Amino acid sequence: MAAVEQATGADRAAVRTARRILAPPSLSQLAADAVRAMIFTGELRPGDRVVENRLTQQLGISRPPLREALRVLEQEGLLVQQPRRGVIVVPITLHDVYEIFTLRDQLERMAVELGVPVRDATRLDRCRAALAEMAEAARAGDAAAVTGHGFGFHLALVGLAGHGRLEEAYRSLSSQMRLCMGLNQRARRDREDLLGNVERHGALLAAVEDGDPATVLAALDGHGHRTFVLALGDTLGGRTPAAEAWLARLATASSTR
Amino acid sequence: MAAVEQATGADRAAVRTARRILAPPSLSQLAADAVRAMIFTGELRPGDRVVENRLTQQLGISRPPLREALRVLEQEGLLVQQPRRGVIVVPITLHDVYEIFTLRDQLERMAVELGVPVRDATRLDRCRAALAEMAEAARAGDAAAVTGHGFGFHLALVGLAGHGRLEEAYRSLSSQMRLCMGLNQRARRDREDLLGNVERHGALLAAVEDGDPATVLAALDGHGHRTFVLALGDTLGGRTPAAEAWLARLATASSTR
DNA sequence: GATTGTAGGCTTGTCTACAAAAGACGACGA
DNA sequence: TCGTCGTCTTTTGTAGACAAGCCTACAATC
Repeated sequence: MAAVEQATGADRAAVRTARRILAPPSLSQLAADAVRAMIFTGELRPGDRVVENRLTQQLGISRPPLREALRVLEQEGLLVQQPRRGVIVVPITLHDVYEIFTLRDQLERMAVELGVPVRDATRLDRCRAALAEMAEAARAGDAAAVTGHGFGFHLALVGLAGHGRLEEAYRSLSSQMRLCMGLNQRARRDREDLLGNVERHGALLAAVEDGDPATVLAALDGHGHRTFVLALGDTLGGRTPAAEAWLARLATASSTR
Repeated sequence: MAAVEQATGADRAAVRTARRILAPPSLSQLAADAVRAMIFTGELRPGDRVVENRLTQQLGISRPPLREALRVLEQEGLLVQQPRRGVIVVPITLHDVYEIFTLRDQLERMAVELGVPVRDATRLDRCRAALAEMAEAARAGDAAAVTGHGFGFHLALVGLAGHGRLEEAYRSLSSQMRLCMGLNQRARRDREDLLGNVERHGALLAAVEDGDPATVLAALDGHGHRTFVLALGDTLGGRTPAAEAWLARLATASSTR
């Protein structure tokens, strides 16, 4: 029995994927995906209460699988539980934004350093596929899809490192970041920049294919969401000294873009 | 309602702590802690099946809260679920060890860079408390407690950064690391070194109080678990190129300790 | 008029029970 | 003796129901 488990990390990832293909989606998984989507689309906003009964009849499932899904999302950092009072979508403070962006950045850098002279060429396919989907969505004018596939592209980029736990942590932070992006209404700004957005990601991929980590890191540095954060910065509470300092550094460095 | 949530990250952490004090641990929490402990003590070993029915009657709870606990532990990286086949304790491969140790190291370095000229002096108390408990356990000759509080010390060290998400990710990796340490039986080696172990951590704390990040990082570098990993390295499957390379680098650098 | 006590509704936490699917074991046939 | 098929057990996935706790609104009293 245990012999089956003597697989490499890559194999296990494959198994996990295979599992999802041929073994259909437990209701918990489905529910988790559904609630996650509701958070991303802004149907559920930070601070909103998530009432179990309402969701069960909304999703057509019973409470146990829903509760399991909520636990998963809680671990993912999208929900917080207040004992006996229910769960709410995480309220985002400036300090939270600081945490999310700094850690995500660090993980991305680590991934690039680990994975950029790409060993396994097949891994690049994932990046290319994500980029292609981005481009298609941009042509269709679907801004939500563009940002969604944009996150997928970055995730694929991190996946180049072949480091499952790194990727998982990155995925979690990306989720929280998407939650943040629902906060400001100036998604319009991104919409008019759809093609430029795709182009920037394409340049990133080219740098990766080129094989020089430094180039990729430089591209990532100018790739950040400075404008987004700066626009958001003033509207949030929870202004920690560390977060303020980070914001200030970001503001002074924003001249490059 | 939302006004209550306009709290800083620090405040939210405080609320979370307060919550635990006056709000009785849910059965899920208790179950998660219990199963985690079973994994740490080696009662459950990597690859072991975790049967729900057995655990429910063992813990005296019903399945729903147990299942929620299992989901949490799954997110934590201690369990994996095989749909329709049950959950097992994660089988550890060499690649997994590589992932765990490299990512943990990276997070720890980030924490030191962020937090080492310590801003909030009260945060040091947590480190000092953990160290004191370590020392006490060492005097009592309780090896398990020493390693346990050792992990607590490192966690407190990471906590100096005031970066909740960083700390959470680190905690998760520490859990997986403790799982790994159940793999080799030469815990004896550590036992005879109990006091030396405490002393090393004390030196680390001194470096932190000194306020120079570079010193702390240097201390951490020599603080690793090289001998542990090297002893473990040969016995594991899942030998990825990346993992092999990492192991080789570790072996050549191990002359310092 | 303000404050405190109380009752009601609502939400969560937990349990028991049922159904379906996968794996294991044994028997039968080649 | 080996392979295959069928049944049987085990285990998970899911549903519904019950009990306990919290919040809110109303009323009575100071």
